[in-house]
Amino acid sequence: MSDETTAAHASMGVTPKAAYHHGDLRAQLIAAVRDLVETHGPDGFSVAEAARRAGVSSAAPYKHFKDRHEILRGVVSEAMDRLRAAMEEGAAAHPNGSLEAVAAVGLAYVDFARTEPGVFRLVFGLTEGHEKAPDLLAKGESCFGVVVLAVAACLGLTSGDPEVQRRAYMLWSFVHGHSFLTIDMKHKVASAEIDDWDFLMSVSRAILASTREGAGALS
Amino acid sequence: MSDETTAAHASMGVTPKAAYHHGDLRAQLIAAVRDLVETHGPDGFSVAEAARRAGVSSAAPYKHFKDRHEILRGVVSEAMDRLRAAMEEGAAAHPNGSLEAVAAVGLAYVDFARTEPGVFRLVFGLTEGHEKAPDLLAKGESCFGVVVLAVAACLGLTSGDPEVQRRAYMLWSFVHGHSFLTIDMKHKVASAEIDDWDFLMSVSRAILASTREGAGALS
DNA sequence: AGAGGAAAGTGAACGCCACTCACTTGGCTG
DNA sequence: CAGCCAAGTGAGTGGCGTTCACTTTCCTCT
Repeated sequence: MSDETTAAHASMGVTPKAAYHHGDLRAQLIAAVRDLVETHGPDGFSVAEAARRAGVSSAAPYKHFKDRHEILRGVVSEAMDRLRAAMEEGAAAHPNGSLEAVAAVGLAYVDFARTEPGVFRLVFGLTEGHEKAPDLLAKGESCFGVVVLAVAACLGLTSGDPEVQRRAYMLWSFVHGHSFLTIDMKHKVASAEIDDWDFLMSVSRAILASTREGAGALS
Repeated sequence: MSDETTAAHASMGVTPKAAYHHGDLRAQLIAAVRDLVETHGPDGFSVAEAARRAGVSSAAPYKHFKDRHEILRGVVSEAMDRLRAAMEEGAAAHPNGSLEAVAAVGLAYVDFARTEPGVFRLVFGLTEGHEKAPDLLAKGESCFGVVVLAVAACLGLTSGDPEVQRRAYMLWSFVHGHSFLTIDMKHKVASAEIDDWDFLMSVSRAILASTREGAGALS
């Protein structure tokens, strides 16, 4: 059952052991919680149930996490790693600087939301402990960085260019909103008829094509 | 049906004895829950606390609502009414068919998210009882209808035109995503420097201007 | 190698909460 | 006025989050 890398205790670089006592409970708990969140929704999760699934007592999780929010943050952290990897993979599948690369980053985002709606909602619905989690903030910016990189390449500008930041944020807003709307009402609305790829390509074109021609710069 | 949101008689110091028995507990509970959701986040709400604030026993709410999800649905329903009203008000403040009217609808949306982030998150994060709430679905489409109307007027087409639906959905995705991103990380990112109005105008222009020459109609 | 110590896990306990049930209360109608 | 029924009560049940005192297991130090 080899699964999650136990690179948990990264800081202070001591005791990089995998299984101290019994199996590495931390990773198992995160996996259990991810599953629970996915099947029963972000609310339908309980520390007790997660512990039960991992085969330990209901007090055991507190040896690895301060409280339930920290467990959720663990799930979110792991999910964001996967999300960023998927986005980078999407970009890499197309010529650098192409519109397709930009759209592919967005598609990876939407696909993630579609396949793991519960976790996706969790990632962006987290409100508790936001202040105590600079790593999540960093990972979020890292994800945004993938978009920025693709946009910069497409526009032929540097990543730091404010125009790049602006366009990237626009695109991110689109993709983010589309993802949420998609998983919220999966059964109806025009989004059902929409092909993601066409949609993303259209939007990317609309946003990235109107460069310089005064569409975005002046009022 | 029954939609008596009896919001009246709530001015002076509440006086628990005044509305002891036959007060409009339902509306008071919804107000209390809205407040709790706003201050303590969507999770930090409890039926018991809401009942406490309304000055009734913890069992009283169950005379008006089946379970806690139904209370939340009540809050959401009320919030969606206000959201739609704000959107319509925004559109009405500008010439019909103007780009400004479209942007104003979006601005109302973003403003709502900014002023009531907790409730906003609740509205679009609701997963339980989705099947048992056709009225919420209807209200959601009603909100979307406001966008469609403004877009149709701007493009000079009918509301039923698929191109209108498509553009409206694009705009909605953007506004929705921007709203979420705004309230999620209020302290950092480029969004902080962004003026909502300029941003919305830019996007509306980018989306509604590219009508000609197959930018979006290539499907 | 064996003592010490800390990490990892246990079970019981506390308080809060969602929800139910048998019951009172009080305004309304026939 | 009888009585009915909506509206509210209080106690009770079961679950959950969290803590605490404890045991067990394994690593390290001399």
